[in-house]
Amino acid sequence: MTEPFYITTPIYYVNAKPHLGHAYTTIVADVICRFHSMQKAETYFLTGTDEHGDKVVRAAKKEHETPMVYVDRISSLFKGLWPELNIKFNSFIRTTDLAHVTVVEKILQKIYDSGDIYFSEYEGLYCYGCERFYTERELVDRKCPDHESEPATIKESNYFFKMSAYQGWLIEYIHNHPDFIRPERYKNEVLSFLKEPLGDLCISRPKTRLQWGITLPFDKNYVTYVWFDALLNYISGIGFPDGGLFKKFWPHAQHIIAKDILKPHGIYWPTMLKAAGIPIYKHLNVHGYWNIDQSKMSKSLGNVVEPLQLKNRYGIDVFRYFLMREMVFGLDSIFHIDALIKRTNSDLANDLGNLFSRVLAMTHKYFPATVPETDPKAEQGFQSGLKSDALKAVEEFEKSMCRFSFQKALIAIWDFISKMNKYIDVTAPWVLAKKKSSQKQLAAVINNLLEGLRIVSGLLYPVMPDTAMTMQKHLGLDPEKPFYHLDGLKTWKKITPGIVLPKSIILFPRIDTKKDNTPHGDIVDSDASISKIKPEITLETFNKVDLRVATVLRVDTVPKAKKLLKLEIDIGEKRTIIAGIAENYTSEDLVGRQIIVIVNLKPAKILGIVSQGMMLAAVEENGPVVATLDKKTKPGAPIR
RNA sequence: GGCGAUGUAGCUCAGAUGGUCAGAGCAUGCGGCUCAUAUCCGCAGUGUCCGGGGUUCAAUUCCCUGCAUCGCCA
Repeated sequence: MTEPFYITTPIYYVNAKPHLGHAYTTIVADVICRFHSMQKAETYFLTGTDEHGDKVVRAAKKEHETPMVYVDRISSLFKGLWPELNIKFNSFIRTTDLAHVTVVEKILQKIYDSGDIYFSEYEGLYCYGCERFYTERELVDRKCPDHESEPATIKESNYFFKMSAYQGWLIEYIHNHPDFIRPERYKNEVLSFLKEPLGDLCISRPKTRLQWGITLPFDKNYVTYVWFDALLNYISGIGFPDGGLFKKFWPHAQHIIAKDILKPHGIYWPTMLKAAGIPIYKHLNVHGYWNIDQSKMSKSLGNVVEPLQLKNRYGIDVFRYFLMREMVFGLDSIFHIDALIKRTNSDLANDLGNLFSRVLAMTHKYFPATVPETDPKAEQGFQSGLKSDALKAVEEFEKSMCRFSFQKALIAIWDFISKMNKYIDVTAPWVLAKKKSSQKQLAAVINNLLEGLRIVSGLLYPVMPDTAMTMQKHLGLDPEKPFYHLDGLKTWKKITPGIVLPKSIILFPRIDTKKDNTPHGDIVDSDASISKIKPEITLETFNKVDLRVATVLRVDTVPKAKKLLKLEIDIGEKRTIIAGIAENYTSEDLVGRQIIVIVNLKPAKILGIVSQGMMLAAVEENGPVVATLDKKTKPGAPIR
């Protein structure tokens, strides 16, 4: 029996809606968890939300809600999203859960009793946005580099965890467990940080400043600092200290995080566990960022690719495949819709989908929609190493998945898919079908192909569970059975002759790039329908724009310009403007109508004509739509 | 300022104690097949392997230095 497997995502902080980064981390956890079930391991998958702290209080206030109402709402957004992305977690923990609070109190008390928590006074520059103190040198222009606001000088007494006492131990531990933090670059990063003396960790906040947190069991004037609270979810979530789940799964715990929270997980957390006398987790798996255009996907920037929107538009398996195929675990990647479309069309539709479709179509065409019986003699020369290719694929897949090399695991599957396409070309079933004498060879070829597809569908299970199940169904197998067990995938000839197959289907429709010319901004947005909103401006800035009602007097085409029209307008005075609407509007459409014009825009010379303003029009996929007025209005009337 | 990573075909990236190590996929061009989602198979290119210097019989691969990008730390 394989050992149990326990995987966690970070608990997500509820000061923002779930974004692509959250989705990636959680999908990775789901994929790796499903992979371990391929090895017949008992698995446990924990995710949840982090709900205490200053930032939550302020986010709630902004929405005119109490913190509890607010965290309930946002937390449910996360909890509700995961099933949509086909993520099967076992438990969803919230730091406001009573059971969690109890564990935090218990651990705090324990470490306090053992003398590793002390009380001390501290003065410093504090940024409320970051929930942390800054040193003078870290500030830019005396301002917090993240929030661009001046931090406040705060003097307060707080409780500190003697993290420094465990520095030597931690360094040694990391050296003795080379794959404790992986990939290696992040191990090195932690070690290089540990070269400097480690400070102690402030673990409290006075209630005068913050009430939204877990009260320290030994001083009710203080609440627990969020990290000390949050990290403990990994054990409270599985019933620390006495629960059966904890006993079974904790020894096999692995965490997945993005690189921005490396320090708390690589340093705070192990030392906390050590101080509390709890065994250390097995592995910390660190991944990079999804960059969208230039800017990072960080919590503080509102740059978001909406996971649900991507799923709805392209399908969940396409989305999952793309994320897993495109990112090298540990490194940053760029999120490009173009790349997603390319991958869908070439890998999914052309290579896999078409293979599936052609094999099933042939089975229907050459046999009565049943898996043909094979004659071992006919196999001679018609196996062409397909069996060993399959086995190689499974082994390479397994090896890569164990190392979190999802990209390589998928490449291994696709190498095999490619071999199968080639196999069809070499054996040319349509030629075999023409001759009576080669019916047995034909049967062998089709049987081998169906067998190969069975293995592919099993291997796809962790990344594309829906597709895997659809394939099973159309191969006449039972998708409810654990068809994905690796030992079954390592066995050739499991498919039973005589099974009747349902009709062939298209697994992945091709995305027509000509039709799907949606600008990226459309996708990169937090709202389903609106394009990216520009940065905030003040009323003062807006008032600089002089908008006026204008009556169109005359419209002329502009020679040599397909898109341009020259408009004579009346805004109390006569003006000439150029507008790029010739493909959608004619003179008849416009003369006599009233439009809106920016009259103080710097004049521009276009094809020799000076344009003294710009008309307003909605920017639409099918061309501009001119903004007009509801009622007849005096030309020149200002618009605000 | 300190430390580290990365820089390879149009694009995304593999690669090796220094010597068939100049590669894959996509994109491009040409040829073939027709079972299939105008799909699949084959062939064909292009690269100063970031610049400069050094070690060596030999460096894209090792050393030094410079540039660019990124990360961590101060």
